[in-house]
Order: sequence, then C-alpha cells, then structure tokens
Amino acid sequence: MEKYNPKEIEKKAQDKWKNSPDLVEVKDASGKEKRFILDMFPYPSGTGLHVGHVESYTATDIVSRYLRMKGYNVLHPQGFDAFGLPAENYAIKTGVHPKATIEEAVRVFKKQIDSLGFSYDWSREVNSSLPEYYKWTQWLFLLFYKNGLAYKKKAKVNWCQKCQTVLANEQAENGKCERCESEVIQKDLEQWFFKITDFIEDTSRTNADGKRTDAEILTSGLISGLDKVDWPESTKTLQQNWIGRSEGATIKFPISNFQFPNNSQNPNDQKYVEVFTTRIDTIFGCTYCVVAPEYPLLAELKDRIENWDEVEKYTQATKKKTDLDRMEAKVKTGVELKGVRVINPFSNESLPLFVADYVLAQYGTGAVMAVPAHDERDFEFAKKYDLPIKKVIIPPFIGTLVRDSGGLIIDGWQQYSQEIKDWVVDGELINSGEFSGLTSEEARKKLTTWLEEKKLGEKKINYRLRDWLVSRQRYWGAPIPIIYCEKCGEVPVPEVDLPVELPDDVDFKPTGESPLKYSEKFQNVVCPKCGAKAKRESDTMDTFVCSSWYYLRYADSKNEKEFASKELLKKWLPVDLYVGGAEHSVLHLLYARFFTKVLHNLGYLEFDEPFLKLRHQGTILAEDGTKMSKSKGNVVNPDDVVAQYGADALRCFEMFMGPLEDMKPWQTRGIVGVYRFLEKAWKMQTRISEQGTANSNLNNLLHKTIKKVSEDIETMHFNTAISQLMILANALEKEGNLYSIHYTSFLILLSPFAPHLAENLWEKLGHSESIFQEKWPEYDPELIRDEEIELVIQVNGKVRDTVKVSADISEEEATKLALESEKVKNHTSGKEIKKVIFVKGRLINIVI
RNA sequence: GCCGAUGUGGUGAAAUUGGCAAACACGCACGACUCAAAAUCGUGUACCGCAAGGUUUGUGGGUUCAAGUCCCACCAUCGGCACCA
Repeated sequence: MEKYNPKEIEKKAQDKWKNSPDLVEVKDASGKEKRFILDMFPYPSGTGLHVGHVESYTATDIVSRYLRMKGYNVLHPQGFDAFGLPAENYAIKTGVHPKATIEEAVRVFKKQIDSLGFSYDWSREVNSSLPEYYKWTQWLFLLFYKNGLAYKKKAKVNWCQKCQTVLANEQAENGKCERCESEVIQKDLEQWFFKITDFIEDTSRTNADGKRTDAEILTSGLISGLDKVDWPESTKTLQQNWIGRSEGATIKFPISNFQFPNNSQNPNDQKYVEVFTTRIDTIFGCTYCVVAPEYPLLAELKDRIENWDEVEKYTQATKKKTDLDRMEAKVKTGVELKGVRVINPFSNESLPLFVADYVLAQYGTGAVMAVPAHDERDFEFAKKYDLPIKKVIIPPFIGTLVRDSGGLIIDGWQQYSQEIKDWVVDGELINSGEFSGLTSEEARKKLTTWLEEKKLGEKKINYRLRDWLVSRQRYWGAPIPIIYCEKCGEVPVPEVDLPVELPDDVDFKPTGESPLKYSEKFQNVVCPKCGAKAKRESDTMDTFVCSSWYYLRYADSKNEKEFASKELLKKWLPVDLYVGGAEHSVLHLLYARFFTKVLHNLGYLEFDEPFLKLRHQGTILAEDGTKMSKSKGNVVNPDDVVAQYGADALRCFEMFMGPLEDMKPWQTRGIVGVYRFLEKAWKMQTRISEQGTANSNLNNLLHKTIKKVSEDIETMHFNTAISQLMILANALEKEGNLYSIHYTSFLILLSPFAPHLAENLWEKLGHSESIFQEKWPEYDPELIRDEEIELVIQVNGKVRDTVKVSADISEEEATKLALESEKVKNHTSGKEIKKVIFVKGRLINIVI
C-alpha cells in the first residue's frame, strides 16, 4: 500500500470529477425535490481566498453533497461580486484597468476553490461586472423607476476633500477617509434613492402598468417577514434595530399670540411647532420645546425673533460642523428664540422655544417637546440653561415605597432618587390634570385620542431607516440607465438599448465626479424620446444593488430575455440554505429582502422572503486570538495548508475546530489531529475482510454513527459529526476484522467531509462509479437500541456507584441492586431512606 | 447608554435540553519499536490528596431528589447601534 499522499489522490479525484460534470451540474427538468444551497458570492480580492471563505464553503459543500446522496436535486452555484471600490482604487494607484484586475482575481479564486474540492455547478456562474449580468441590474433599476420606487433628490453625501471624491458610508467611518485619513465633510448633491421605506410594513399594491390581473397581492414587510424565516435571532434583532420602528404621536404646539402671515386673525393661519414623541404620557412635564437648526419654520419666524443675530450665528456654526462633530459634542448647546413662545395644548402653559443641534432634522418632525424630568438629554440641557424640571410620572418602585409607608411621605417622594435614569421609566401619572392616576400605557392611548379629537396631533409611527442612496460617483459599477434631455428632462433608457455599457477609455484620476463624466463617447447621446442632444447619467450604482438579486439569476443564469424565467424561479427559489458572514446581517440581507419584496409585489416572484434558512460562519482569528490582518502578517493562506496537509485535512480541520457560528482562533498544531484521522482511514483499506459475522457492538456503533452524522449535517453541527466519525474509526481500528459492510458505510459517511479521500478509497474497492452516486445510508432503529446500560446509582444526588444492567430494568430491581451496593451502604447505613427517584434507563437516586 | 452574544481543563471543545461534567482532538508525561531521531503504537492526563475521600463549568444567591443547563443579581470579553425624543 502506498502512503497517504493527499496531493496525489486529490488531484486524481478532482480530475475525475471534472470529467463527470453530471455530479454537480443540476438539471432543471428533474422529478426530484429541489434544494438550493447558497454561499454569499465573494468579492474577488487580489489577496485570494482566506480561511474564512473555506469555512463557509466547506459547510455548504458538506450539506450539498449529503443532500444529493439523499436523493435531492441540489442547486449549489457560485459567482463573483465583482464591482466595487478596491479594484477602482487599485486602478487609480497603478493604472491597471479594474476589468483586468478582476479577471485575474477571479481566475485565482476559481483555481483555489477547485483545489479544495467544492462541488459547485460552475455552469451557472454569475459575475456582476459583466454586461450580460448588469444589463439586468439596469433593467431592475428601470422597473423600480417606472413603479416610483427609484427617485432623485438632493442629499448629503460624504466627501473627501483631499481625494476629491464621494465616499461610501463604509469608507467614511469615524468621519475620516479610509484612504488618506483626512476629514470627511458633508456635501449636498443630487442623488438617486430606492424607496425601501415603502416596504417596512406589509404592503398591498396593484401593479403600476395594470397588466396583472390579480388586483391585490399582500407582501410581508421587512419587519413582519422576519417571523417566517429561520434565521439567527441575533440577526433578526439587528435588522429590527436598524429599521428602528417607534410608535408615538405627533403634537402640534401653537405658536402663541401670533398668526402668519401678517398677524392674520384667521384661525386657519395659526402656525405650529409640530413635535414627535414616544412619551406623550409625560406631556404635562414638558417645560420647553426644541427645534433642529435646519428647521424650516425658523426662517419664517425671523421677524419675531428678538435675538435673531445670535440664533443665526448658532445655526450657521452648526452647518459647518460635520455630523461627527455634532455627535461628539459632549455638552449640549442651544439658543432660546426670544420673543417666540409655544403653548402646551393640554395645559395651555406658555413655554419657551429653543434651537439646539442635539435635535436631528432628519428624524421625526425635526422638533421635540422637552421633558427634563423624564428624559436624560432634556435633563442635561435643562440643567445647563436652568430650565424648570417638573416630575409627572411616579416610577413603580417609588410608587410602592410611597404606598408602603401608608402615603405618609408625600412631600418627600420626589427625593427618593436623584438619578435621572430612575425617572425615565413608565409609571403612574401625577400632576397631569384629568389624566392623573393613569398608567403610562393607558395615558398614551387616552392622550392621543384627545389630540386626534381636537385635531392637534395624531398617532404616528416613525422609523430610523431612511431610503437607500444607490448612486455612486464612481466608475467601477453598473451605470444608471437614465438620460437627461434638454427638452424632455429625465428619460429612462429604453429596454432595447440595455445594457448601458461601461466605456473603457477613462481616466481613473479622482476628480470629484464620476470618471464616466469625462468619456465623450459615453456622455453624449441623443434623447431616446425626441432625438435632441442629451447627456447620460454618469453615476453608477452601489455594489449592494448588484448583490441584491444575484441569487435569482442562478435559476436561469444564461437567459438573455429576462433576468430569470418565471418557471425556473418557481422551480429553484427561494434559497433553502444561505451561509455567509455576520457582517452582512444588516445591509446586504436587508437590501436583498427589499428586492424580493418589490418583485413579489410587482408579480414577478411568488415568494416574498428570499432566504428561508440563514447561518453565519464565525470569524477565524489568528493563533494569537487577534483578527487576521495583512499588516500584522498573521494571515493563514489556505494554499499553504493544502500544500502541507491536503484539502481534505483543511476542510475537516475547519469543521472540527468548533461550532460553525463561533468565533475561534486558528491553531496550526491542531491540524495533525484530523490528518492522523484521515491517514487512519486510508490505512484501513488493507484490512478489509469479506468473511464472518460482524460484531454486534460494532453494528450498534455504526448505526448510531449514521444517525448522529446525518442529524449533525442537517443541524450543521459539523464538529461533533467528525468526532463521531473518529469514534467509529477508532473502534474499527481496534477490531481484528474489518468487515466490508462497515468499511463502505464509513466511507460514505466520511465522503462529504473528505471527498477526495473517500473517492479514492471507493475506487480501490473496485467501483468505477463515483462514491457520490451512492445512496446515503439509513440507520436501523433496532440496531441503535442498547441492551445493556450502566445504571448510575446516586445517594442524595451524588454518584456513588454504577452497575451494568439490562436496559429495561424495573424500578424494584434497580432499587434492590442499589441498596445492595457496598458503596451505597457506606453512605446510607443507619439512615432512613426518604425517597427513591428512578429514571428509566439512566439512574437511580436514593434520598436520605 | 441601549440591544445582542459568549464565559467549562494547559489549548480547541463536548454534554440525548434538568440526569455520571470534560466525549473527540491538540499538547504534555511515561513506556514500546529504533544505534539514534522522526513517524507509529500503548498507558496516563480537570484540580487537591500517598490514600479513603473531597472540590470544580465567570461571581454571589435561589428553585429541585438532581443545575454547565431553569430563575434573580452582578462581573468580564466580543459584536452591533449610538443625541432616533
């Protein structure tokens, strides 16, 4: 027998698979039940595959191979998220065209992926930077546009003055440019948005073009849709927090003694400061109101504001500040609008009005009511400007104290706690007129109803989530298919003209505008409507747009007429299992869900959630427990590991390290463990014996292993599946004879984990067919039942003895045995037995 | 500050969901083979103790015949959000 030589056998197996594409290329017309197992498609970076990729790809590969052997029709494709900034930045630095950079990176990625034996169906490969793909990204943009879901408006963008360019949010973290470290400022520019906020709640709409016959379709919203998918709870929570739904009310505070315009006495001209609050129950504690510096009404009030100079100085100063500066300011600042007061509609109190930059213009109404007694921020501000603090809610614990003292401490109760955080909770209303005595919850309902009757406000739900800014002033992305005509204005590119291809003749130097703006060929076109001179939109789309629909394309990746045909979408989608990093918990997954919901709503899809089951692979840390990074030089390159130990060992090791979703440190030392295990399996081939009856203990262990490994693959507990295989291998090793029936079952169970090894050993058994055409074994419930067990004997819950007994021993017999035990007698002698607890097939506990 | 996750030997970890804590590996120690080393195989390995025995799942309480697992309080680490009214 030759030595276990991974390099040799892995090459051999890979060649064999290459020559039998039927093993992985899945047929659309198959009677078998489908499963769609998907990895998040990678960005083909120049540094190649890292061990984190290997981790999740191995997991989905094991599941895919297992399901195929179980008789499913398994779609398991892979592709490349190829647009994006790194390739463009590299072009700016070196002049190498992104197309070339990506092409080379893709080549390396595929080579590495193949060297690990992943069973991808490459016949369906997608690449988001190819015209045949981004044609449909553009088509989808137009679909959104025609349905009012893509629109243009002025917006603040991150701008790096040194690089002269717009930055994506991810590149402007902490207010500094990722590349040059200089400060990022905010600039107002015309930008394209997708109306993601239309899909937060369930929607029911008719198609804008009226073509669809069914009048209404109910599409679950981004919030409620989470209830029907099998995702990690933490990821669901993250999405919910990002959406940030808060229920509350708007309240109109009349501006006292003044009506616009021209001091009109017409009640219709009354002006208000409208605020949003989630704590309307605290309204009687409101002692002032605050508007954001950008609040539009400020300008209208100019003539009335006695200290306008001061106010203007303040608002101008805030405009210069970056968002970061505004947030980092530890001390709250603001200016009172002298001469303007507002009326609390509930109490008719006249209150001062402030402008302050701790109020955000983009959220709610851009104005708030301030209740310093029950809100930390208002408390801070009120302390600084010496504003009254009026308590109107008794927190439950203080309420209890007051009641317990027989109501005697009436004047002193306010002093129970000096800490503001004790007062921000719900409780019982006091000093609140007719609403006193209600609980916060009851009060919110009643106060809101009161407002609605008086038409001074209404129930309102606010969200943190804003519409998605999709335009980028960048080259390496899908061009936005819009043309600006001098006469017709904004004109969508006709479908027949798609794709709008990226020009090759561009200069990558950062100019502050999209490089597309300087390509004459690209820029100057004629209007598709009227034929007049026109210019193309020069912005491209955020790469997240490309990755929001790629999973749909796999169903029908070569279709030139549609993004995918309806039948094939119906056949393959939704995705049954999706595996990828937790860093995509918010953006990618939210955007992809949004796309699915839009397409469902418009009648293109029959499902409204794209990913039924989602799992994340945990980050693999370097050996020192820190993050792997190029600069620290502690990155593990999978190629090196494959060269030394082989692909099967790397695959098994990454699965054996621990639970898939855990963050875990790499330990080069540990690889030899699985390597020895694989070597053991390899050596076993010399010991096969066809003769004789198999040992019944081994049969029992084999069937337990079939059960455990099958269940562990389904629940994705690969680490324990491998340890069970090791237990079986150790037992087979110890036994004198290795029966063919045990050995072949073992090979099949091992094959999804170590496919090359299993394939080779299978061939050595004389099979010409691949092992992956074998059926996955079933366990026999009769054979996994233990006839004998170790009965645990406890005294007062402590183990004192164990005895081997028949598995179905009765309580009487067990009690008798237990009391006969010398070790038990040592602890029970002379004491009265109070109770005996018997757990069938497990233990007996004597309580004294 | 808020939300979420995690905490078990020297190390990676396991524990039929309340029933023998530390499976399976790494490492280490000793032994076998060897002139020798590597590889391989065997034995041992949570801690204290010569032993009988006792102690142990971040800390402190509780429920239970029985707690790593359930409840309460706290501590530490990691991740996300962060003036969202």
